[in-house]
Amino acid sequence: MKEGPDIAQIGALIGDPARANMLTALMSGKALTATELAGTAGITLQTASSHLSKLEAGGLIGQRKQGRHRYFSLTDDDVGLLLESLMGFAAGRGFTRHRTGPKDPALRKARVCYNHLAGDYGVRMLDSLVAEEVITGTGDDLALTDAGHRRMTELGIDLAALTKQRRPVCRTCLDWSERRSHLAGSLGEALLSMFLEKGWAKREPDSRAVRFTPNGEKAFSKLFGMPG
Amino acid sequence: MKEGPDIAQIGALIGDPARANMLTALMSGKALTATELAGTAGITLQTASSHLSKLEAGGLIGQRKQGRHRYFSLTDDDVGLLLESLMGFAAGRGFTRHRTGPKDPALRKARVCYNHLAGDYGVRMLDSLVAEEVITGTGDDLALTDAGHRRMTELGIDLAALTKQRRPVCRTCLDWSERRSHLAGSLGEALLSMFLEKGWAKREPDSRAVRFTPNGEKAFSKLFGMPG
DNA sequence: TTCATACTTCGATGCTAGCCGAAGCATGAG
DNA sequence: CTCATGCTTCGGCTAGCATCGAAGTATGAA
Repeated sequence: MKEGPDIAQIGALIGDPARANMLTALMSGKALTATELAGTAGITLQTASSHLSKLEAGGLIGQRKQGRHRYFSLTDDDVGLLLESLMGFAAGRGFTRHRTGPKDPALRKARVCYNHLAGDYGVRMLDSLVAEEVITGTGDDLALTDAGHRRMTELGIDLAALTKQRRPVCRTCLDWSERRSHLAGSLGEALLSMFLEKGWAKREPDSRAVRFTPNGEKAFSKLFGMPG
Repeated sequence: MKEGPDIAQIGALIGDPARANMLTALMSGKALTATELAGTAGITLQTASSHLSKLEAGGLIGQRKQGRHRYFSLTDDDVGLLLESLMGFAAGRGFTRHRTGPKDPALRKARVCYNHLAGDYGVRMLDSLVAEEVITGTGDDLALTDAGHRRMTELGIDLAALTKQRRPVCRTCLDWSERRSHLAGSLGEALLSMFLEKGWAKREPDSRAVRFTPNGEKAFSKLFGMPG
């Protein structure tokens, strides 16, 4: 008799182009309204509503009511990680939509992966953190060293708040453009928001791309090794 | 304009129940004929043939002609890793088919993940290899240490042959039952085949389960730490 | 050659699921 | 209250695809 988990249901959920577009849009980490999602998917509001309820029933997304808007977002990191690994696979096999566009180089350099930094910069950051023994571990089981605790606290990151959360502090996420790991988890999220708060980097509107300012580049390089 | 890879096509390929069943069957690592796959999917031969050609066009599987049989198998490790991570996600969300059967405990203990060992035993093996500093690395970038080279050679593993291959020697794979990493890559494959060759373990017929013999348990525990 | 097995291709059928128009709620603004 | 906005629900339409019967191709056995 059939053993193990059922991958067909999830595949089917992701397998529809409209739903896949919505999920990809939500990978920006922003919470989006049904109307916005309908726009990115190129369908009417009614159809989008139907898709969204299916995605919600499947546990891939959740919604927050706020006034007369409903904001949809991915339920948790796991969904983001799964989508990123699917993208990695798809990119490796040449499944691209509309042939790499002009924004592509920017995306490969630095982008948002649900809530943390991905792309060349994301991978370089994790490499540096490991080289400097801020983080150790193998596989998906990463951990902060004592020295790492100090370094992160110096950067103004509230580790106590992060460790209180249920989700892991450090976690790997396979980068689809670099085909190597970058840092996810609550620490990855905290670092990205620090970059944005300090004005080192800004999000491109309507895109997953992250653009570093000249000063931001310098600061980033100083912390995590030389730039390209 | 739409950026990045297209996950919908792959999702759709995996999203059909018949195709998902076939892929799950191929996760056993065995090459199976069209007739066998039709059987496990519960469809006629014609339908199976149509599905198989779609999966092949999508690059998920390949075929080898041998006499009047055609043997189908997953194209490479990447497909196996993707499917395993999908299973992990599905298992975590309660997407199970036919409610965990009697074989489930055996699967969780030790099973084949395409070509390497997974389940409790797989995870314990990687943990031990890292603890004994046979393998180091972070994220998905694992590497054998010098001491590791010696240990593996002592076990009779031809590392020269493994490193000649294009695919990575060491690699992590997220275990769906344990939700932690186990060892994939050509070394992971070599270790599993060593266990089978030495008679330490045997494959259950028509299943992904791997059953260790009493002697095999002892030998495994001696190498990779105590059993449960 | 003749027959059997393994599989593919063709053609027809039937069902599902995506899609949108229209109507129905809910919330907020004036 | 009245109107506008954001979204859901309902109903019907349609396209696509999974499915299978039947016929066709390839390989091997006798």
